[in-house]
Amino acid sequence: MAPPKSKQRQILVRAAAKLFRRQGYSGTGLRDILAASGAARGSLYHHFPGGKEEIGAAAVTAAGGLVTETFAELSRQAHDPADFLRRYTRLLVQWLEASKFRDGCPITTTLLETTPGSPAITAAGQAVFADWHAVMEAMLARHGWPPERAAPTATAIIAGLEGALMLARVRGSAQPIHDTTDALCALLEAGLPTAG
Amino acid sequence: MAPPKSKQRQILVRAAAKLFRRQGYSGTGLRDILAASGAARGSLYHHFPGGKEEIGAAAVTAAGGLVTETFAELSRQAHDPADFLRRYTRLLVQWLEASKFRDGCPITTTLLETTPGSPAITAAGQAVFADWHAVMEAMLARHGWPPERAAPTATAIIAGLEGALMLARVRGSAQPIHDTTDALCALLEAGLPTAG
DNA sequence: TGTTATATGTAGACCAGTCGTCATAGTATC
DNA sequence: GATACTATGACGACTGGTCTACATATAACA
Repeated sequence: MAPPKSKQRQILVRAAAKLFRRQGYSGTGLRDILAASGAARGSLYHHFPGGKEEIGAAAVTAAGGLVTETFAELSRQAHDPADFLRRYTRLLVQWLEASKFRDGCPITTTLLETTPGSPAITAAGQAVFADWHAVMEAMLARHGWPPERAAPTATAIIAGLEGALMLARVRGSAQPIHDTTDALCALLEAGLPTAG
Repeated sequence: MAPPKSKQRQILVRAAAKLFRRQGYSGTGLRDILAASGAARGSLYHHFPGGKEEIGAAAVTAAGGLVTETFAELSRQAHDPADFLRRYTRLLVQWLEASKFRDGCPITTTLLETTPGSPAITAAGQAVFADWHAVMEAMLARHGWPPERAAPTATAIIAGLEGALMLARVRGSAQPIHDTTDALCALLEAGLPTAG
Protein backbone atom coordinates (compact mmCIF):
# COMPACT_ATOMS: atom_id res chain seq x y z
CA MET A 1 0.00 0.00 0.00
CA ALA A 2 3.01 2.30 -0.05
CA PRO A 3 2.33 3.18 -3.70
CA PRO A 4 -1.19 4.54 -4.20
CA LYS A 5 -2.11 1.37 -6.08
CA SER A 6 -3.49 1.36 -9.56
CA LYS A 7 -6.39 3.66 -10.31
CA GLN A 8 -8.24 0.89 -12.09
CA ARG A 9 -7.83 -1.28 -9.06
CA GLN A 10 -9.39 1.38 -6.88
CA ILE A 11 -12.30 1.76 -9.28
CA LEU A 12 -12.89 -1.98 -9.18
CA VAL A 13 -12.80 -2.15 -5.40
CA ARG A 14 -15.21 0.74 -5.02
CA ALA A 15 -17.67 -0.71 -7.49
CA ALA A 16 -17.44 -4.09 -5.80
CA ALA A 17 -17.94 -2.65 -2.33
CA LYS A 18 -21.00 -0.73 -3.46
CA LEU A 19 -22.57 -3.80 -4.99
CA PHE A 20 -21.69 -6.18 -2.16
CA ARG A 21 -23.29 -3.81 0.30
CA ARG A 22 -26.58 -3.79 -1.57
CA GLN A 23 -26.90 -7.30 -2.95
CA GLY A 24 -24.47 -9.28 -0.88
CA TYR A 25 -21.39 -11.16 -1.92
CA SER A 26 -22.89 -14.21 -3.61
CA GLY A 27 -25.64 -12.12 -5.09
CA THR A 28 -23.14 -9.98 -6.93
CA GLY A 29 -21.53 -11.45 -10.02
CA LEU A 30 -18.19 -10.45 -11.44
CA ARG A 31 -20.28 -9.42 -14.37
CA ASP A 32 -22.00 -6.75 -12.27
CA ILE A 33 -18.71 -5.46 -10.93
CA LEU A 34 -17.25 -5.30 -14.42
CA ALA A 35 -20.26 -3.48 -15.79
CA ALA A 36 -20.32 -1.00 -12.91
CA SER A 37 -16.63 -0.25 -13.17
CA GLY A 38 -16.30 -0.36 -16.93
CA ALA A 39 -13.37 -2.72 -16.63
CA ALA A 40 -12.72 -5.85 -18.60
CA ARG A 41 -12.78 -9.33 -17.23
CA GLY A 42 -9.09 -10.02 -17.54
CA SER A 43 -8.27 -6.69 -15.97
CA LEU A 44 -9.95 -7.79 -12.78
CA TYR A 45 -7.90 -10.94 -12.72
CA HIS A 46 -4.76 -8.95 -13.30
CA HIS A 47 -5.33 -6.84 -10.20
CA PHE A 48 -6.91 -9.64 -8.19
CA PRO A 49 -5.32 -12.96 -9.12
CA GLY A 50 -7.28 -14.51 -6.28
CA GLY A 51 -10.50 -13.75 -8.14
CA LYS A 52 -13.75 -12.91 -6.46
CA GLU A 53 -12.56 -13.81 -3.00
CA GLU A 54 -9.63 -11.43 -3.21
CA ILE A 55 -11.71 -8.51 -4.43
CA GLY A 56 -14.21 -9.36 -1.71
CA ALA A 57 -11.54 -9.06 0.95
CA ALA A 58 -10.24 -5.84 -0.61
CA ALA A 59 -13.75 -4.40 -0.65
CA VAL A 60 -14.24 -5.20 3.02
CA THR A 61 -10.92 -3.62 3.92
CA ALA A 62 -11.55 -0.49 1.86
CA ALA A 63 -15.15 0.07 2.96
CA GLY A 64 -14.29 -0.69 6.55
CA GLY A 65 -11.39 1.73 6.40
CA LEU A 66 -13.66 4.58 5.37
CA VAL A 67 -15.83 3.94 8.41
CA THR A 68 -12.74 3.81 10.63
CA GLU A 69 -11.74 7.22 9.36
CA THR A 70 -15.18 8.60 10.05
CA PHE A 71 -15.07 7.21 13.57
CA ALA A 72 -11.66 8.74 14.16
CA GLU A 73 -12.74 12.13 12.85
CA LEU A 74 -15.91 12.20 14.94
CA SER A 75 -14.09 10.97 17.98
CA ARG A 76 -11.85 14.03 17.69
CA GLN A 77 -14.81 16.37 17.41
CA ALA A 78 -17.02 14.92 20.12
CA HIS A 79 -17.27 16.32 23.63
CA ASP A 80 -18.06 12.97 25.21
CA PRO A 81 -18.96 9.39 24.18
CA ALA A 82 -22.68 10.06 23.95
CA ASP A 83 -22.01 13.08 21.77
CA PHE A 84 -19.83 10.93 19.55
CA LEU A 85 -22.57 8.38 19.17
CA ARG A 86 -25.19 10.99 18.35
CA ARG A 87 -22.97 12.57 15.75
CA TYR A 88 -22.34 9.26 14.09
CA THR A 89 -25.91 8.11 14.02
CA ARG A 90 -26.93 11.46 12.57
CA LEU A 91 -24.63 10.74 9.64
CA LEU A 92 -25.82 7.15 9.46
CA VAL A 93 -29.45 8.14 9.18
CA GLN A 94 -28.60 10.65 6.48
CA TRP A 95 -26.84 8.01 4.41
CA LEU A 96 -29.60 5.49 4.94
CA GLU A 97 -32.33 7.88 3.91
CA ALA A 98 -30.35 9.13 0.94
CA SER A 99 -30.14 5.58 -0.37
CA LYS A 100 -33.76 4.86 0.56
CA PHE A 101 -32.56 2.24 3.01
CA ARG A 102 -30.75 0.23 0.39
CA ASP A 103 -27.20 0.86 1.57
CA GLY A 104 -26.58 -0.85 4.86
CA CYS A 105 -23.35 -1.67 6.59
CA PRO A 106 -20.74 -2.07 3.86
CA ILE A 107 -19.21 -5.18 5.35
CA THR A 108 -21.76 -7.03 7.47
CA THR A 109 -23.64 -8.71 4.67
CA THR A 110 -20.50 -9.95 2.98
CA LEU A 111 -19.08 -11.22 6.25
CA LEU A 112 -22.19 -13.10 7.29
CA GLU A 113 -22.21 -14.85 3.95
CA THR A 114 -18.56 -15.77 3.85
CA THR A 115 -17.64 -16.48 7.48
CA PRO A 116 -16.00 -18.81 8.04
CA GLY A 117 -16.07 -20.21 4.51
CA SER A 118 -13.58 -17.70 3.17
CA PRO A 119 -10.64 -17.20 5.51
CA ALA A 120 -9.38 -14.20 3.54
CA ILE A 121 -12.62 -12.25 3.80
CA THR A 122 -13.15 -13.28 7.39
CA ALA A 123 -9.68 -12.02 8.30
CA ALA A 124 -10.32 -8.73 6.54
CA GLY A 125 -13.53 -8.33 8.53
CA GLN A 126 -11.85 -9.15 11.81
CA ALA A 127 -9.22 -6.53 11.11
CA VAL A 128 -11.86 -3.90 10.36
CA PHE A 129 -13.81 -4.64 13.51
CA ALA A 130 -10.61 -4.52 15.52
CA ASP A 131 -9.88 -1.07 14.09
CA TRP A 132 -13.33 0.20 14.93
CA HIS A 133 -13.06 -1.22 18.39
CA ALA A 134 -9.67 0.39 18.94
CA VAL A 135 -10.98 3.83 17.98
CA MET A 136 -13.99 3.50 20.26
CA GLU A 137 -11.98 2.17 23.13
CA ALA A 138 -9.47 4.99 22.83
CA MET A 139 -12.27 7.52 22.77
CA LEU A 140 -13.82 6.10 25.93
CA ALA A 141 -10.43 6.05 27.61
CA ARG A 142 -9.85 9.66 26.66
CA HIS A 143 -13.05 10.56 28.44
CA GLY A 144 -12.09 8.87 31.63
CA TRP A 145 -13.29 5.32 31.20
CA PRO A 146 -11.11 2.73 32.89
CA PRO A 147 -9.62 0.24 30.42
CA GLU A 148 -11.42 -2.80 31.79
CA ARG A 149 -14.75 -1.14 31.14
CA ALA A 150 -13.87 0.67 27.92
CA ALA A 151 -13.25 -2.52 25.94
CA PRO A 152 -16.56 -4.30 26.53
CA THR A 153 -18.49 -1.05 26.20
CA ALA A 154 -16.88 -0.42 22.82
CA THR A 155 -17.98 -3.87 21.71
CA ALA A 156 -21.52 -3.23 22.88
CA ILE A 157 -21.65 0.04 20.96
CA ILE A 158 -20.54 -1.59 17.74
CA ALA A 159 -22.98 -4.44 18.24
CA GLY A 160 -25.83 -2.06 18.90
CA LEU A 161 -25.03 0.03 15.85
CA GLU A 162 -24.74 -2.97 13.55
CA GLY A 163 -27.94 -4.50 14.80
CA ALA A 164 -29.82 -1.24 14.57
CA LEU A 165 -28.60 -0.67 11.04
CA MET A 166 -29.84 -4.07 10.03
CA LEU A 167 -33.24 -3.56 11.62
CA ALA A 168 -33.54 -0.13 10.02
CA ARG A 169 -32.87 -1.54 6.60
CA VAL A 170 -35.39 -4.34 6.95
CA ARG A 171 -38.03 -2.07 8.43
CA GLY A 172 -37.27 0.72 5.99
CA SER A 173 -37.21 3.18 8.83
CA ALA A 174 -34.60 5.00 10.90
CA GLN A 175 -36.55 4.39 14.09
CA PRO A 176 -34.49 1.38 15.25
CA ILE A 177 -31.37 3.52 15.01
CA HIS A 178 -32.88 6.28 17.09
CA ASP A 179 -34.16 3.84 19.71
CA THR A 180 -30.85 2.02 19.97
CA THR A 181 -28.86 5.24 20.07
CA ASP A 182 -31.01 6.54 22.90
CA ALA A 183 -30.42 3.37 24.87
CA LEU A 184 -26.69 3.39 24.26
CA CYS A 185 -26.43 7.06 25.17
CA ALA A 186 -28.26 6.41 28.41
CA LEU A 187 -25.72 3.74 29.13
CA LEU A 188 -22.81 6.00 28.26
CA GLU A 189 -24.09 8.90 30.30
CA ALA A 190 -24.98 6.79 33.31
CA GLY A 191 -21.65 5.03 33.16
CA LEU A 192 -19.54 8.16 32.93
CA PRO A 193 -16.98 7.50 35.64
CA THR A 194 -15.95 11.08 36.30
CA ALA A 195 -18.70 13.59 35.71
CA GLY A 196 -17.78 16.57 33.55
CA MET B 1 -51.66 -23.73 7.88
CA ALA B 2 -54.75 -25.38 9.32
CA PRO B 3 -53.54 -28.79 8.14
CA PRO B 4 -50.05 -29.55 9.43
CA LYS B 5 -48.70 -29.10 5.91
CA SER B 6 -46.89 -31.78 4.05
CA LYS B 7 -44.04 -33.50 5.79
CA GLN B 8 -41.87 -33.14 2.73
CA ARG B 9 -42.57 -29.46 2.71
CA GLN B 10 -41.41 -29.17 6.29
CA ILE B 11 -38.25 -31.10 5.50
CA LEU B 12 -37.53 -28.76 2.61
CA VAL B 13 -38.06 -25.64 4.69
CA ARG B 14 -35.83 -26.90 7.48
CA ALA B 15 -33.04 -27.83 5.13
CA ALA B 16 -33.33 -24.48 3.39
CA ALA B 17 -33.29 -22.54 6.65
CA LYS B 18 -30.21 -24.38 7.84
CA LEU B 19 -28.33 -23.67 4.63
CA PHE B 20 -29.42 -20.05 4.31
CA ARG B 21 -28.23 -19.39 7.83
CA ARG B 22 -24.76 -20.71 7.10
CA GLN B 23 -24.10 -19.68 3.52
CA GLY B 24 -26.66 -17.01 2.90
CA TYR B 25 -29.53 -16.92 0.44
CA SER B 26 -27.70 -16.36 -2.82
CA GLY B 27 -24.90 -18.62 -1.74
CA THR B 28 -27.28 -21.53 -1.40
CA GLY B 29 -28.47 -23.18 -4.57
CA LEU B 30 -31.64 -25.18 -4.96
CA ARG B 31 -29.24 -27.96 -5.66
CA ASP B 32 -27.91 -27.78 -2.11
CA ILE B 33 -31.40 -27.69 -0.62
CA LEU B 34 -32.46 -30.66 -2.68
CA ALA B 35 -29.38 -32.64 -1.73
CA ALA B 36 -29.74 -31.81 1.96
CA SER B 37 -33.41 -32.72 2.03
CA GLY B 38 -33.27 -35.68 -0.31
CA ALA B 39 -36.13 -34.26 -2.32
CA ALA B 40 -36.42 -34.10 -6.08
CA ARG B 41 -36.29 -30.98 -8.13
CA GLY B 42 -39.90 -30.79 -9.22
CA SER B 43 -41.08 -31.62 -5.72
CA LEU B 44 -39.80 -28.29 -4.56
CA TYR B 45 -41.79 -26.52 -7.22
CA HIS B 46 -44.88 -28.38 -6.22
CA HIS B 47 -44.72 -27.14 -2.65
CA PHE B 48 -43.30 -23.76 -3.55
CA PRO B 49 -44.67 -22.62 -6.90
CA GLY B 50 -42.98 -19.29 -6.27
CA GLY B 51 -39.59 -20.97 -6.50
CA LYS B 52 -36.59 -19.97 -4.48
CA GLU B 53 -38.08 -16.74 -3.24
CA GLU B 54 -41.07 -18.52 -1.76
CA ILE B 55 -38.96 -21.10 0.05
CA GLY B 56 -36.77 -18.25 1.25
CA ALA B 57 -39.74 -16.48 2.80
CA ALA B 58 -40.98 -19.74 4.31
CA ALA B 59 -37.56 -20.41 5.81
CA VAL B 60 -37.45 -16.96 7.38
CA THR B 61 -40.92 -17.39 8.83
CA ALA B 62 -40.21 -20.86 10.19
CA ALA B 63 -36.81 -20.09 11.67
CA GLY B 64 -38.00 -16.80 13.11
CA GLY B 65 -40.98 -18.54 14.65
CA LEU B 66 -38.76 -20.91 16.57
CA VAL B 67 -36.92 -17.97 18.08
CA THR B 68 -40.21 -16.29 18.95
CA GLU B 69 -41.25 -19.40 20.84
CA THR B 70 -37.96 -19.46 22.70
CA PHE B 71 -38.38 -15.81 23.64
CA ALA B 72 -41.91 -16.44 24.87
CA GLU B 73 -40.88 -19.43 26.92
CA LEU B 74 -37.96 -17.63 28.55
CA SER B 75 -40.02 -14.55 29.15
CA ARG B 76 -42.37 -16.72 31.20
CA GLN B 77 -39.54 -18.20 33.24
CA ALA B 78 -37.54 -15.03 33.90
CA HIS B 79 -37.76 -13.04 37.10
CA ASP B 80 -36.95 -9.74 35.44
CA PRO B 81 -35.76 -8.38 32.07
CA ALA B 82 -32.08 -8.77 32.84
CA ASP B 83 -32.68 -12.35 33.92
CA PHE B 84 -34.51 -12.96 30.65
CA LEU B 85 -31.60 -11.61 28.68
CA ARG B 86 -29.05 -13.66 30.56
CA ARG B 87 -31.07 -16.83 30.08
CA TYR B 88 -31.35 -16.22 26.37
CA THR B 89 -27.72 -15.39 25.77
CA ARG B 90 -26.74 -18.50 27.71
CA LEU B 91 -28.68 -20.55 25.18
CA LEU B 92 -27.29 -18.48 22.33
CA VAL B 93 -23.71 -19.11 23.33
CA GLN B 94 -24.41 -22.82 23.66
CA TRP B 95 -25.78 -22.99 20.14
CA LEU B 96 -22.97 -20.92 18.74
CA GLU B 97 -20.29 -23.02 20.32
CA ALA B 98 -22.00 -26.25 19.37
CA SER B 99 -21.88 -25.19 15.72
CA LYS B 100 -18.35 -23.85 16.08
CA PHE B 101 -19.66 -20.38 15.29
CA ARG B 102 -21.07 -21.37 11.95
CA ASP B 103 -24.76 -20.99 12.77
CA GLY B 104 -25.62 -17.37 13.27
CA CYS B 105 -28.98 -15.69 13.28
CA PRO B 106 -31.25 -17.77 11.08
CA ILE B 107 -32.77 -14.81 9.31
CA THR B 108 -30.38 -11.86 9.34
CA THR B 109 -28.13 -13.00 6.53
CA THR B 110 -31.00 -13.79 4.21
CA LEU B 111 -32.70 -10.50 4.98
CA LEU B 112 -29.63 -8.36 4.42
CA GLU B 113 -29.17 -9.99 1.04
CA THR B 114 -32.74 -9.74 -0.12
CA THR B 115 -34.00 -6.46 1.35
CA PRO B 116 -35.57 -4.71 -0.38
CA GLY B 117 -35.05 -6.70 -3.56
CA SER B 118 -37.50 -9.40 -2.59
CA PRO B 119 -40.70 -7.99 -1.13
CA ALA B 120 -41.90 -11.43 -0.01
CA ILE B 121 -38.80 -12.22 2.04
CA THR B 122 -38.61 -8.69 3.38
CA ALA B 123 -42.21 -8.90 4.56
CA ALA B 124 -41.54 -12.24 6.24
CA GLY B 125 -38.60 -10.71 8.06
CA GLN B 126 -40.56 -7.68 9.15
CA ALA B 127 -43.23 -9.94 10.58
CA VAL B 128 -40.67 -11.97 12.51
CA PHE B 129 -39.02 -8.90 13.97
CA ALA B 130 -42.41 -7.53 14.92
CA ASP B 131 -43.18 -10.76 16.78
CA TRP B 132 -39.89 -10.65 18.64
CA HIS B 133 -40.46 -7.04 19.51
CA ALA B 134 -43.96 -7.74 20.79
CA VAL B 135 -42.74 -10.48 23.10
CA MET B 136 -39.96 -8.29 24.50
CA GLU B 137 -42.21 -5.30 24.92
CA ALA B 138 -44.82 -7.35 26.74
CA MET B 139 -42.14 -8.76 29.03
CA LEU B 140 -40.88 -5.29 29.91
CA ALA B 141 -44.42 -4.10 30.50
CA ARG B 142 -45.09 -7.04 32.76
CA HIS B 143 -42.13 -5.97 34.88
CA GLY B 144 -43.35 -2.45 35.29
CA TRP B 145 -41.92 -0.63 32.31
CA PRO B 146 -44.12 2.16 31.01
CA PRO B 147 -45.21 1.58 27.40
CA GLU B 148 -43.42 4.57 25.95
CA ARG B 149 -40.12 3.24 27.24
CA ALA B 150 -40.75 -0.47 26.70
CA ALA B 151 -41.01 -0.20 22.93
CA PRO B 152 -37.67 1.52 22.19
CA THR B 153 -35.90 -0.58 24.80
CA ALA B 154 -37.18 -3.75 23.18
CA THR B 155 -35.78 -2.53 19.86
CA ALA B 156 -32.42 -1.78 21.44
CA ILE B 157 -32.26 -5.25 22.94
CA ILE B 158 -32.94 -6.94 19.62
CA ALA B 159 -30.43 -4.70 17.88
CA GLY B 160 -27.78 -5.44 20.47
CA LEU B 161 -28.37 -9.17 20.28
CA GLU B 162 -28.26 -9.25 16.50
CA GLY B 163 -25.13 -7.16 16.32
CA ALA B 164 -23.41 -9.18 19.01
CA LEU B 165 -24.29 -12.42 17.27
CA MET B 166 -22.77 -11.14 14.06
CA LEU B 167 -19.58 -10.00 15.78
CA ALA B 168 -19.31 -13.30 17.61
CA ARG B 169 -19.55 -15.24 14.41
CA VAL B 170 -16.92 -13.18 12.63
CA ARG B 171 -14.59 -13.20 15.59
CA GLY B 172 -15.23 -16.85 16.31
CA SER B 173 -15.71 -16.04 19.96
CA ALA B 174 -18.61 -15.59 22.36
CA GLN B 175 -16.97 -12.56 23.94
CA PRO B 176 -18.99 -9.96 22.00
CA ILE B 177 -22.17 -11.59 23.25
CA HIS B 178 -21.03 -11.47 26.84
CA ASP B 179 -19.91 -7.87 26.55
CA THR B 180 -23.12 -6.75 24.90
CA THR B 181 -25.28 -8.68 27.33
CA ASP B 182 -23.51 -7.06 30.27
CA ALA B 183 -24.12 -3.63 28.81
CA LEU B 184 -27.78 -4.33 28.09
CA CYS B 185 -28.31 -5.80 31.54
CA ALA B 186 -26.80 -2.71 33.12
CA LEU B 187 -29.26 -0.68 31.12
CA LEU B 188 -32.19 -2.87 32.12
CA GLU B 189 -31.28 -2.88 35.79
CA ALA B 190 -30.59 0.85 35.92
CA GLY B 191 -33.79 1.59 34.09
CA LEU B 192 -36.01 -0.57 36.25
CA PRO B 193 -38.81 1.86 37.06
CA THR B 194 -40.08 0.21 40.24
CA ALA B 195 -37.46 -1.65 42.16
CA GLY B 196 -38.39 -5.20 43.07
C1' DT C 1 -62.96 -54.35 -5.80
C1' DG C 2 -62.55 -51.09 -9.55
C1' DT C 3 -62.50 -46.47 -11.20
C1' DT C 4 -61.82 -42.10 -11.03
C1' DA C 5 -59.90 -37.51 -9.13
C1' DT C 6 -56.63 -35.17 -6.67
C1' DA C 7 -52.35 -34.60 -4.42
C1' DT C 8 -47.68 -35.47 -4.28
C1' DG C 9 -43.14 -37.11 -5.93
C1' DT C 10 -39.66 -37.89 -9.84
C1' DA C 11 -36.75 -37.11 -13.80
C1' DG C 12 -34.64 -34.46 -16.88
C1' DA C 13 -34.35 -30.67 -20.53
C1' DC C 14 -33.41 -25.94 -20.89
C1' DC C 15 -30.69 -21.61 -21.28
C1' DA C 16 -28.92 -17.81 -19.10
C1' DG C 17 -25.64 -17.02 -16.02
C1' DT C 18 -21.38 -18.34 -12.96
C1' DC C 19 -16.22 -17.99 -12.31
C1' DG C 20 -11.77 -18.60 -13.97
C1' DT C 21 -8.13 -19.01 -17.92
C1' DC C 22 -5.80 -17.74 -21.83
C1' DA C 23 -3.42 -15.75 -25.91
C1' DT C 24 -3.22 -11.43 -27.60
C1' DA C 25 -2.88 -6.37 -27.87
C1' DG C 26 -1.94 -2.04 -26.00
C1' DT C 27 0.90 1.38 -23.34
C1' DA C 28 4.47 3.18 -20.08
C1' DT C 29 9.12 3.69 -18.78
C1' DC C 30 13.69 3.46 -19.42
C1' DG D 1 13.59 -0.37 -29.37
C1' DA D 2 13.44 -3.47 -25.39
C1' DT D 3 11.08 -4.51 -21.24
C1' DA D 4 7.88 -4.37 -18.11
C1' DC D 5 3.19 -3.52 -16.75
C1' DT D 6 -1.71 -3.33 -17.91
C1' DA D 7 -5.93 -4.16 -20.54
C1' DT D 8 -8.93 -7.02 -23.52
C1' DG D 9 -12.73 -10.18 -24.52
C1' DA D 10 -13.57 -14.76 -26.29
C1' DC D 11 -13.69 -19.40 -24.48
C1' DG D 12 -14.95 -23.54 -21.51
C1' DA D 13 -16.58 -26.16 -17.81
C1' DC D 14 -19.99 -25.78 -14.81
C1' DT D 15 -24.07 -24.24 -11.89
C1' DG D 16 -28.15 -21.19 -11.53
C1' DG D 17 -33.29 -21.28 -11.28
C1' DT D 18 -37.36 -22.63 -13.97
C1' DC D 19 -40.46 -25.45 -16.42
C1' DT D 20 -42.75 -29.49 -18.57
C1' DA D 21 -44.04 -34.24 -18.81
C1' DC D 22 -44.53 -38.38 -16.46
C1' DA D 23 -45.07 -41.66 -12.41
C1' DT D 24 -46.81 -42.77 -8.13
C1' DA D 25 -49.56 -42.33 -3.84
C1' DT D 26 -53.73 -41.25 -1.48
C1' DA D 27 -58.76 -40.72 -1.16
C1' DA D 28 -63.59 -40.96 -2.59
C1' DC D 29 -67.17 -43.22 -4.16
C1' DA D 30 -69.83 -46.68 -6.67
